[in-house]
Amino acid sequence: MTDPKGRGRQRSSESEEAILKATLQLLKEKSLRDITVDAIARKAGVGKMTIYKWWPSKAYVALDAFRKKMNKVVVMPDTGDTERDLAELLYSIMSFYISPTGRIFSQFLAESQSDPEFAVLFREHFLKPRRESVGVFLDRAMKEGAIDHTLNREILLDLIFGPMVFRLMAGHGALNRAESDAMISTLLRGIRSNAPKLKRASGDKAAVIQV
Amino acid sequence: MTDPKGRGRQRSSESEEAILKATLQLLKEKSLRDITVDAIARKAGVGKMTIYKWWPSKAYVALDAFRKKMNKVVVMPDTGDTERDLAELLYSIMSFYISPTGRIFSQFLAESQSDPEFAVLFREHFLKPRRESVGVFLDRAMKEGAIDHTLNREILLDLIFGPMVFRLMAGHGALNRAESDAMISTLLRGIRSNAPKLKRASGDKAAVIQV
DNA sequence: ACGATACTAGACGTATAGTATTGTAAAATG
DNA sequence: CATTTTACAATACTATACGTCTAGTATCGT
Repeated sequence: MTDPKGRGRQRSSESEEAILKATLQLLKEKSLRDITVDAIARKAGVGKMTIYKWWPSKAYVALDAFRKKMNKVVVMPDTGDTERDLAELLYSIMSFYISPTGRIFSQFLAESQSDPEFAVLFREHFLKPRRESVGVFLDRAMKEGAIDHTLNREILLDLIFGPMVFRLMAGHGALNRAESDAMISTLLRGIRSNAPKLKRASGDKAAVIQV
Repeated sequence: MTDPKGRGRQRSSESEEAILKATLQLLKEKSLRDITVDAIARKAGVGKMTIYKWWPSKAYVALDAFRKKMNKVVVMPDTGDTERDLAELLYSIMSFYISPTGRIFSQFLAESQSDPEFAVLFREHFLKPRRESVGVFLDRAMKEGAIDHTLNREILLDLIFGPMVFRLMAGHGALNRAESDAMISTLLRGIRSNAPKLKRASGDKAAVIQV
């Protein structure tokens, strides 16, 4: 926020780090909604005002803490085998997102539903850069002919990661190596059958579903 | 909750309906987090205790109201053309989920992140039945040979709906007819290219992404 | 009539968010 | 070194929402 150097006392990096560290610790025990700014301040040994001075709400603090924690970079798999690389990528990301720290990802998406400004920040400063990184891989795969080059990059990204996000949010399915492999395998080959299509029995009645 | 018929005064269906109606109206203006139980009670002209007597929290009220609203059933498309049917299905569902009322869906997923009991209810009583309905369609398509019968049904469901859910929650991509068509089309044919694979240039360095 | 239950209305205690105040510590400026 | 400016911790404070409790009333079965 304040860039070069003001005239008075400098921002305390000790306090900043203590706040981010305390936030991460608290988020391992409780959800973002269930932790309080007071608790963060107490645990960090700082005044509550210091938190509100630099962040608009605890969600922003958590996002900063989360991003800082993710200096644990993961090298994009590169065996040359696109299927293996994608499956490995998806699995490593899903492993992180179901870990005690990585779980916060889901809560950022939750927070985005009621805080539009946070949603923009999360999308632009967290999601976009990561999607861009994977996009580079996809571009190369399309250029090399491993992936159909006529396809839309954004659609590809969402087909790859959407199923995982859905399961993260709704909790209706497992997230492990077998599932990530199945997702990527199915996605690569397509769900359409190569077998000749059977004739539709005329007596079947349409199913009715509730949207 | 209370079973056949107690001995005292019966539950007031007028109050119940007023509560659900007021909740839906409020949810058109604000997010689930931003509406209050007091506001629901005031707008419905009921006592707050009546709400807490029958529902554990406003999220449960909203879910009941949401389900009741969804008597607007949608017939599962059945042209016999699996691709068209799936695209039509996905589009009709996404149209609803981005509508003023349907938007609540995202907020149920958000609420699930901090209320495990609600998450179970939402998953079992809302998500499961709907997935089952689509599952019936998929089963038939697999049986008829339109969809690869070796595939896993749950994976299929998540590949179809996951991308939409991701965009609903993160808001990073459009949700319209063109997008739903592209998702289904890509999913049916697979993302793998049929073109011969190019040789990997040996000098390329692996991209580094942050998980 | 009587007991049981649901109802509205609103007071109440608790918790949390976010703001305001006070006195102090550190840094730049002169 | 003195002054000014800003950050800081600590804490009081306001506003709001949740969820409970109480009082008095209405409606049902027996």
